[in-house]
Amino acid sequence: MKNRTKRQLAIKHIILKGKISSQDELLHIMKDQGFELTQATLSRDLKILKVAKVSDQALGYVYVIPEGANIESQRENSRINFLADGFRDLQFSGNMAVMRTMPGYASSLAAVIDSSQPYEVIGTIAGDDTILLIMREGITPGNLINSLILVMPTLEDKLG
Amino acid sequence: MKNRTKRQLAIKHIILKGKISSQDELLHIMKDQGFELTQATLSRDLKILKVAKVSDQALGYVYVIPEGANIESQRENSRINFLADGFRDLQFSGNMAVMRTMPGYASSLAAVIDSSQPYEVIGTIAGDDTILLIMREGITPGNLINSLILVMPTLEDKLG
DNA sequence: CTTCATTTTGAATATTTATGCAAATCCGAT
DNA sequence: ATCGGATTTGCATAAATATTCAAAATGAAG
Repeated sequence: MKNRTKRQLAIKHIILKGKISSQDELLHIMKDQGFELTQATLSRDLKILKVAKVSDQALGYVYVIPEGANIESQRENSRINFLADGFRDLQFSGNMAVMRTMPGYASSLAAVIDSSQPYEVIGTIAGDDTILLIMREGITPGNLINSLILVMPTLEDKLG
Repeated sequence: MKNRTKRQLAIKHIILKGKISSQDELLHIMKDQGFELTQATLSRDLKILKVAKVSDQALGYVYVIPEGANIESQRENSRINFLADGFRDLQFSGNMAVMRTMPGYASSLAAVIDSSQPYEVIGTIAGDDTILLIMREGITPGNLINSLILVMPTLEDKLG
């Protein structure tokens, strides 16, 4: 798995789990986990992950992953992995990508993608076993694949 | 009403309405509205209001009021307004526009658009929560937005 | 009205976060 | 492996935001 993706998944996980109140704090946790990075990279990652900082009674400020921009919570996670298993293949044409799935999986899978609102995708339309993804202008197939892996980590195996 | 409260309501209103991307920007708007305050006070107000700053692909960062306590506009409940309330967002790529809606709204909303036959749109395809609009050649995003507002006036709030 | 306690505010500043830019790394095509 | 272009990163720093501290405003009670 690519380093950047792995790192961002770790960040997401840490933020969902603990109450983090500054990038420096997060930076130290990441370093403890063996990642090498600087605050600058963290700032960019948080931007990409759409992480927000809000005031919190107890700790002053905490980072949160706002509704919608997020998926997860362990339970969701297994559901997502289950759905990701329905993935068949992904092909590109112009600014569109077509994802094929096992019968019946398309709409649920599309819903997962939609709900995480990846920047790279401006919308999806799902049938029964096919999803049409409209890519934002300027987005490459590689970009899209990356963002899909962020949403559904187990796709990594099938896409890498 | 106390001054502080009035000010904070104004802040909330401004943030709900426009895309604000820094406290300085907000500060100027507040001053234009006749409030006297400094960035320090603004920072405290935003903390109290639990306003968060999140990345936004268009403007870099925007302030948002996360969730909850959001009693908005008592709108007329005509059918169209009701449907328009299902609108989520609208994005463009090439000659296509993708409108995302709340689950289940897409086909009804698309029907409303179809039935008014706007010149700008040569056709629509709707799923459950997404509508693909094919725009006539030469039509700009702005043109399309205008025509949609003509069909559904209350969209103006969400598109402007 | 005066006094004392509490809350709110601004100025200055500390802290935190974002970004320009150059270097490093990654990737695909020879 | 080597080149060329694109992406990612760190460094340094700019920009943005939070907080300290003292002063001003507010309010409650005599």
